[in-house]
Amino acid sequence: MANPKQANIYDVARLAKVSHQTVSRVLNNNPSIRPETKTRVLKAMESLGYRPSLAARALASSRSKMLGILSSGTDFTGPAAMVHHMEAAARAQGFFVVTVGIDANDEESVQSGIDHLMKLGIEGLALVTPQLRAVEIARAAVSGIPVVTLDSMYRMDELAVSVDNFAGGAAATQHLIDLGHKNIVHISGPQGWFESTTRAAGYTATMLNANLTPQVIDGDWQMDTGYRIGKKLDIDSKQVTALFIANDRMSLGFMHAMRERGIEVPKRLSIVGFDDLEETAYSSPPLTTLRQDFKSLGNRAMNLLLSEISGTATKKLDRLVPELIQRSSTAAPPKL
Amino acid sequence: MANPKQANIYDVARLAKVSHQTVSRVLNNNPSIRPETKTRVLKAMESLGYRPSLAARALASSRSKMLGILSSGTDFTGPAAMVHHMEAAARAQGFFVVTVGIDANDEESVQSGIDHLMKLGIEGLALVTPQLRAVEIARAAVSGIPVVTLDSMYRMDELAVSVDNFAGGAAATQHLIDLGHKNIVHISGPQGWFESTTRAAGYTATMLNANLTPQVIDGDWQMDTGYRIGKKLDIDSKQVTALFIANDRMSLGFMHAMRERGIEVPKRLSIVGFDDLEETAYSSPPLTTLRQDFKSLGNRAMNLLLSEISGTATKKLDRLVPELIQRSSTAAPPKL
DNA sequence: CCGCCCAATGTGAACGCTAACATTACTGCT
DNA sequence: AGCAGTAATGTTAGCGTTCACATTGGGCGG
Repeated sequence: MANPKQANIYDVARLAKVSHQTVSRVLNNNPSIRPETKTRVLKAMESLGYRPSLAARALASSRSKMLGILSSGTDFTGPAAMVHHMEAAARAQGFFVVTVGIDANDEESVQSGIDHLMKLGIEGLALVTPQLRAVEIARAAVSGIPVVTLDSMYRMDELAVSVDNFAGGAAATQHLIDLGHKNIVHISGPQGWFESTTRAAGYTATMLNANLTPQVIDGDWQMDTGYRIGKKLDIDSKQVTALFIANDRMSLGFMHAMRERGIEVPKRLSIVGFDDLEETAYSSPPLTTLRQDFKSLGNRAMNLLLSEISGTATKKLDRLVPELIQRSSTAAPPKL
Repeated sequence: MANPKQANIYDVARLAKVSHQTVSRVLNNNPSIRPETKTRVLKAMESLGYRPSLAARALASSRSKMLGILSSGTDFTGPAAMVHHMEAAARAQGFFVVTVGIDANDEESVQSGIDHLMKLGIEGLALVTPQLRAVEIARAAVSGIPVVTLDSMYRMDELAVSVDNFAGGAAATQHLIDLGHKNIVHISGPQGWFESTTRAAGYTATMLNANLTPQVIDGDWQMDTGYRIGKKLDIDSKQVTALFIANDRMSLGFMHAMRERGIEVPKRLSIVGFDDLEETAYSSPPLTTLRQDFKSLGNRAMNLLLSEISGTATKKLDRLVPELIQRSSTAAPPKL
């Protein structure tokens, strides 16, 4: 079974009675090859258990078939799902994906992650790092290959796939306004994250547009932070009746605090989250939230990148609008 | 800034006035090189912006510095965390990790994932696929390189890192018994998963050992399944006072059902989960569960694999015992 | 029936590195 | 002084592809 040594194209060529170059042509689907010889070569490959050497091909052609993904927060559901689907999309086209997890707040870590990937000779890079600073560093450190950004800031001349966080923030806020709420507080994500600022902007714009006063509390995506803010938020004297919280994790933590304080959701307080984590459908009460389609996001990003690599690129930017999932954490405001 | 062409070792050699082989020696930290020449070479590299070509090195040395991870369920927290930490550990030693996500129930998918990795010429493979069948297929399809299994079945002659699920199941069950429960039901994971059967076995053994009757309901890890089982479980006529549920997701779904049915946890019913997902600390009530240290698991697995590759392997099996995290979903049984 | 062109295939070199062996220049020993 | 032995470096030959160009053999117009 196990041959003494892996066959190379010369072995195949000899067996098929052709030159090594003809074998190479078969390998690369060169059109100017007679079908008859092609099958002969294919048969020879088969019988020798031939496997082309990626390393040799990369060396000779200087195309490595390698892509890099730089990802922070690999342990969050969203990024993980995106990375997963990107890998699948790349593999479908014969590319290999090396994912490097980084701590996006540590510039050193970003830099060394990029270096690692550049050593490899990747042909394209995807950034699943919503932190603005990390994206800047990455874009600066890389040259000569296409870079696609997922769900982060973008410029018109760069590849990007993005959820329309502004529209999402606006939709969440509008939903609460439509229910009759006036005193709506926003708990944002951390500073320096693109999603944070854009969701908050959507919220603010919508509030102002309805002649209401925006009130933003800084958060950081963490469940625990939602909980702590929930524990001490002054709801009564400020007559707050609703919150738009920038992600589901914080929302879950916040609702836990409400439960402990005996504040009923949605009777006393309406809450809208963002992300549609699986568990939010099972929280108490089930959370109204905005759904992002991570699968589609990942697929589109990868296809953008691959088409840029192959030179068939047609557009630079792809944008998805999140969908409002209405559950039972939102209702009309109480009479105060 | 951007040089017309990437420098190679000959360019470096010329500049440093040595032979290309000396450059190669510097690259590989060969001890028999004078410190003086070494610095000279390094300086030359620096000034040329030299980057070694992985492809060429791989071709010449037939060592690719590539590792593969075959992972199912990349969107679950546990596997994602393990993969993340494995990547970090590998990178620290200069290895590149290509992660391939598969559908472990689809043999075709497993096979093609492996093929993909083998094409690459990986030097080692890690299986983060707890489904028994997938591991079998993978082990069969790979030859000549070390394979490490995470958290799945293992044989003495193969590399594996595993959580002691039996001990975990036993600990969960014993905890409930110690509280005074007698009628303890287990909701298991799906058939064909190693974790399922082992946790269930730990439960069963502990029950029998205490002269109690084990009762197992088949689950499948899904939150929704926990919910549905919770909705229709006959608790009263069977006088069930406690459940050990094989993972946290199902536990969360189950507790949601209890809330809807007005059954109080832990007053009427105690529940122990497994995994210690972050959100279980914020569920209502916070869940007593067993914690697995995914970071440590990932690190140990990778180190096992790397030491096997470098021939310095010392042991084959590494085992971690999960820790019981006691929160408020468990209490003494009610008087019935 | 000659020469031209194109389709199909072959030839040699290059890609950038490591492996194996060869060479040099000291050191120290007799 | 002469020679072995060793530390430091050099030389040559692959590794398995692709690339650029060379060669072959019909088919066809004149």
